[in-house]
Amino acid sequence: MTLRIDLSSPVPVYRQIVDGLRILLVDGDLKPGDFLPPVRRLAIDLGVHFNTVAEAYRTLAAEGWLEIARRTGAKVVSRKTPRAPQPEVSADFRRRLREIVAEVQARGFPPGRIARELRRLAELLEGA
Amino acid sequence: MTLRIDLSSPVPVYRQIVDGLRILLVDGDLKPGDFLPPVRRLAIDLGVHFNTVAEAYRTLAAEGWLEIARRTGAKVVSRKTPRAPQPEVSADFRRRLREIVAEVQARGFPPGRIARELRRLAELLEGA
DNA sequence: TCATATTGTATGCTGTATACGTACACAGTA
DNA sequence: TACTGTGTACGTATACAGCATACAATATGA
Repeated sequence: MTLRIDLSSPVPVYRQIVDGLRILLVDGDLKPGDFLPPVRRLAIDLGVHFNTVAEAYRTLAAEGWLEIARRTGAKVVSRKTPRAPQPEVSADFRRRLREIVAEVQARGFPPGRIARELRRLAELLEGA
Repeated sequence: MTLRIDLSSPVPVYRQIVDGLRILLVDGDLKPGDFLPPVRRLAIDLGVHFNTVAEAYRTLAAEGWLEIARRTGAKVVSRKTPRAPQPEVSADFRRRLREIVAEVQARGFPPGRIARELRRLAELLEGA
């Protein structure tokens, strides 16, 4: 469970957990049938309260990634990706992309290297 | 002042303003010597309280983009981009990139179109 | 069968931060 | 000097994140 959270970030911990796990789910590193660690276990690993982890699990369950049951835990299930209205998703994606790019530019990361990272990820996506 | 905010977003309004303005600053759409609108004016345009806009201006001033003075308002100044430790910026950038990509994938945006957006932005960066 | 351990859930508390209301301070200008 | 237009300061209400604690459900083994 390679997952790291930043307690000093303004992004709430439970959402950091959601974001991190969603990457693993989308990439197939967590497949249907797999089980996530119990909330108390992951909470200790991350250094947070188990209710915080539970909240993250519930969020992912609401997105359709998990089925949660007592005593059994959180199981990854097969999920049909929804068909969201694409213009909205596209516009939102573009905007958030520019936001974080502008931020790292402001922090001194050279445009050439940003472009390289973007292309690297693009290739990774098409390879998969 | 093409700037839009989403009151229903979990991202605080003042940070949405900062993010939006930072894009304009990084892209050079706002140049040194330009003036931002008075806080009350922009606040009305966005439908928020002027103190919220003022907080955003102060944040950008702290980043070195603006000089704020009473009666004169917020002026864009020339800014030396800092030299942040690049491994950290790079790792952070990569992670956040994957987070938002995973999110739009989960929302049903096809990988091919994501890759296209990434490449488009990469070219835009190198063109500039 | 039933006790128990292991899992998630529910509820309430506290601290922090966002957004706002209102009063203030400052600086140009008539 | 008075006034107007600008940002600032400070208090308040609210929401929410994170935690503590008690509870509920269920698989397992004696």
